[in-house]
Amino acid sequence: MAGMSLRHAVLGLLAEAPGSGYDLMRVFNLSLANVWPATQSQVYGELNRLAEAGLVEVADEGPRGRKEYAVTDAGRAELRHWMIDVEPNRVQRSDLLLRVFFLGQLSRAEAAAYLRREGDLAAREHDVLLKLREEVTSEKDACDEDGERGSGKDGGKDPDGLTTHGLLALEWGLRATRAAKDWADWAVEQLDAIELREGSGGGRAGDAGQLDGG
Amino acid sequence: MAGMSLRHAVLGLLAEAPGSGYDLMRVFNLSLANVWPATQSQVYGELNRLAEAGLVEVADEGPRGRKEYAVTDAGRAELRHWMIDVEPNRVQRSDLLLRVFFLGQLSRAEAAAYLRREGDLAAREHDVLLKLREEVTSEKDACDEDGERGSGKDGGKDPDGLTTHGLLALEWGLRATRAAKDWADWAVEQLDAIELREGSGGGRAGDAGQLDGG
DNA sequence: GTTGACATGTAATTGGTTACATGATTAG
DNA sequence: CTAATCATGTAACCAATTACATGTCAAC
Repeated sequence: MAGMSLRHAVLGLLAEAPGSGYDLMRVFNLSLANVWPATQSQVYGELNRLAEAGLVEVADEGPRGRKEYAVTDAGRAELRHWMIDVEPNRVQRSDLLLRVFFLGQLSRAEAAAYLRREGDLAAREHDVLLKLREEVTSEKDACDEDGERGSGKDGGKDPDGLTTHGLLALEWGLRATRAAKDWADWAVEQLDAIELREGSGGGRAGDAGQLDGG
Repeated sequence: MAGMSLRHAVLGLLAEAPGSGYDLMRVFNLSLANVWPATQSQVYGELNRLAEAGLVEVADEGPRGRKEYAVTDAGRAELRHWMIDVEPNRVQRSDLLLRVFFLGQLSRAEAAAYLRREGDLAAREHDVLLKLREEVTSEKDACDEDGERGSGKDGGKDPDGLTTHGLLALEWGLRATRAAKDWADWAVEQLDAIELREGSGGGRAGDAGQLDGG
């Protein structure tokens, strides 16, 4: 019963602003894409389950069968409970680090190539996030100057609270990708040290003499 | 069809050294606990599926129905393929960061408490990993001085290749937890800045006068 | 002879992904 | 009238978690 975070993601988004499943999907595909991705079928299913549990309700109906959901008091209580009382999940699976464990199965050159590739990927991801931050902050500044604060037509598209605190999450992404890049560089250096310690008699990892190739 | 990393975790471990499901479980619960945790039922199931697919085989049978598995050539090929050609999964779900997105639903004091708690947790995790590294490196040094290199009775418990490259993964853990702590400290400071920008008229985040109660 | 470690499995449930299926409304 | 967007759902499958179930062997 621990977890169920999709449920709380939906609850949290609706707590910021009421919306339809379709509205939520936009947020899941943009703001939350790197934090808690979700598919369409998941979201619609969860909305129905939440409604059944009384944590959200259909506040309005629109064209094309649109159902606009809003959190109930019970929903708000559940959200608070989850945020304050529930231990965040500390388990993180990483197939990237899993490969690192088995680097001994590759030649030293292949292992180094793997780590360099990961470093590059992290660096590129870092750049993407930097650009994202620029976009988001410039949009937000424009909004702030309009005096739009959580009301008006754009309220659903760019709810103030979400981008504001979303920026904290984005900063985490920036720091994590930076750390990943630094780590990868460091790890490549370490390979040499391992090579030396284990000697060329150490087996498979020392076999390949060519250091720079593919 | 992307993913299936449990399969490759098992394959990778058997590539380092043959072993039974029971042997593998020890590794999953220790070395791999923070990288790719797996349950007993998963591992035994996967071993059967791997055997059926011809990627591993029962190399030996022992007392109590023990089946010692070893990778086949096909298995080794599949492992290499996964390590070199398959894109690591970049999607990471984080209910921790998900909560950060919704911090606007809490009072400023509650939000700060949440971030401080996360910072503390990261710091404690960092310490745990530091101690783990000490243990592992001292054990490994002892092993090295014994001249035990991947053979003998302890070979299965502490396969050289695993701890060697496992240390790279451990270092990633150290850097990640350090970064998490730094980020949390930074984020707490940011809350004040947000408070100022949004003013006390900004809504819910400033509403709650009672900062400690339910 | 009983306890604890060794050893392997099944079943039920949950959460997530992919693919499929359908239809209403609006803008050009 | 036609294409894009809006809008909601179902079904099949896969991966992971939890709980249950069973039995052997060694040491004391």
